[in-house]
Amino acid sequence: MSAPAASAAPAFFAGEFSHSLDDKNRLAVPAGWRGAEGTEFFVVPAPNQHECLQTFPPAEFRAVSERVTANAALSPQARKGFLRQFNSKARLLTTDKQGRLLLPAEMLAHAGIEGSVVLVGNDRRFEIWSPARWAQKTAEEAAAYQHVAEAMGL
Amino acid sequence: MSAPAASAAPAFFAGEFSHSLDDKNRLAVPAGWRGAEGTEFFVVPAPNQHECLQTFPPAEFRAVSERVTANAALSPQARKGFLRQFNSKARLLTTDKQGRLLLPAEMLAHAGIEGSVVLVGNDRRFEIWSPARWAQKTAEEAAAYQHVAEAMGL
DNA sequence: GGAGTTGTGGGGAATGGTGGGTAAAACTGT
DNA sequence: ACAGTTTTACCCACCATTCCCCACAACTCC
Repeated sequence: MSAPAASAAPAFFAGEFSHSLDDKNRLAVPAGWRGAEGTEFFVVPAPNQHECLQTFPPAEFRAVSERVTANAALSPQARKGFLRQFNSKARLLTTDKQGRLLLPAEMLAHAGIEGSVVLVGNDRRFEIWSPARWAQKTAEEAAAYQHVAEAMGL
Repeated sequence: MSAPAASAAPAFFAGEFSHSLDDKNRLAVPAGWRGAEGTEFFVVPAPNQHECLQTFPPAEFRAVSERVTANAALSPQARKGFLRQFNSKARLLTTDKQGRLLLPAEMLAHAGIEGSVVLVGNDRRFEIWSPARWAQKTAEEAAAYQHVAEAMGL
């Protein structure tokens, strides 16, 4: 592709990629997911129990904060508390020149990842799953998927 | 040659084409279906059982997501689950300079495709079928087709 | 009939994921 | 402040897959 230069298009992450973690805990970001928003990503352990790692391009990470700040339906305390926790749990990771992220050990532990992972595109962010947990999550969501698909005429 | 180079209308896919898959799993998109919305397509295995592969131009793919997001009749969990599965099962495929898509092996397996396919235009998307399954589906829908046609005075 | 388009096929170059070796940087304790 | 240890990042290399290019046959439209 031509040099993405600044920002480029609003990256849209789709698809599912099975990659491996080498013994240095490096994870190759799919090539198609790199240039779009740059080489930096915010990684946050999923808030809901022990699931996955959510990964945001910087612009989208900021957008989440702003969306919370602007949400009048939430109490000021809730917003303040969320933002502090959200920011504290996040890590800004930079890819090396081969497009790989070095994932902190605590994050891998949180997501139950060991050796290999599944990268799952999800709109403006993507998620990093342990293969086993992703399989389970897919099974859990299969019914909803089927149901909504039919309702939407797919 | 697509005379109206400018983006064209919201692509409307019609017709039925029998094409073959070469030994590299490349599928030629009908020439008339290329320029309309670009050279990139989102391909998703059909949610309902094992049927076909549904193919969307990027704009239409996004439109589906937005339609689900905006559908207040669905529960938040259902929407969230659907979107994650929908995005994950999708693959963004780009045609080569000859207008062919390289179809992933898992998708071919899902659709029971081997060697040759039928491309079926369907409104703002088109579908990729195994010839056998398409014949069966056509037979299944023959009665409904006849009935509705008569009801509509065709 | 001839010219251009379209579907099909295959060879060779380039890209992407993976692995490891080595140098620079950060943290540690004395 | 210094040396030793650990951590992080850059470099090169390998192999499979993918993409580009060229070529050919069938068909359509002048």
